[in-house]
Amino acid sequence: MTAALDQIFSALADPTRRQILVMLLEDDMAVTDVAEPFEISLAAVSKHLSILTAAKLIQQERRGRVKWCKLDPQAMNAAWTWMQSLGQFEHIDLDGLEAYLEETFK
Amino acid sequence: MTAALDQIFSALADPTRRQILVMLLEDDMAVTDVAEPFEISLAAVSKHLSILTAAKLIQQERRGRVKWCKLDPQAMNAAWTWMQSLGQFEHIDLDGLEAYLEETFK
DNA sequence: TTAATCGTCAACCAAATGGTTGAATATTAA
DNA sequence: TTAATATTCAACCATTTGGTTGACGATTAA
Repeated sequence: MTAALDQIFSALADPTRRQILVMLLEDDMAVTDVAEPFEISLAAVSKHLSILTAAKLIQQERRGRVKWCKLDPQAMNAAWTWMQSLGQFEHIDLDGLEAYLEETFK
Repeated sequence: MTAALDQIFSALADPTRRQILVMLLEDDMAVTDVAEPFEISLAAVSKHLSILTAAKLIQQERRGRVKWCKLDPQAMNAAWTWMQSLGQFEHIDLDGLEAYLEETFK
């Protein structure tokens, strides 16, 4: 869990990678097309896409010589939930939180 | 906006810093007390707290020789909103959250 | 078959990150 | 006043990160 959060948050910490995710919101894209608006090299974009894939924020599928990139926003659930818990449960003691989780989801 | 998201997400990308935030859910703490459960040096924890402060995830206030650290979860709104815009999160990962909290406080 | 396209790999580089230690600064207690 | 406590600073180190370039394998088009 902790390692997954590490990967997700650090993947999201880079503005190029966040912009890629926003681009993929509209449609699936080939690696070359993802790279087009950026001024960095194709290899650099390819590395960014690997990082996003490792964090499971996108999925990549090769069809022919084209590798398609697809947004997988569900993978953000863990991070989103973690963040939400810090806001929602502020000033509630841990026992209360755990009791709440136990009661509601078990 | 982008720079603020950079700061917030990269602050959250470190497990020590996330654990500190969870600790501060319970109560405000002095720097020395924040550092106590960790095996790294006090100076290292002090740096982590500076990063959290720069990202506005915590506030630090000096009273006498003690510097109190207070969670400021509202600062996560920007990141939280950004993530929410990328997808709908109907499947909240509460089991994962619970596992994380148990691991953190066992 | 040959040439172009798609994408990754490998080696390299500069800068950032997370850690250390020892000294320094404030503040409080004896 | 002196000593202890709380925290940061400065210099340093190893590793990671985000970038480059050129070569390479795979696939499609001419």
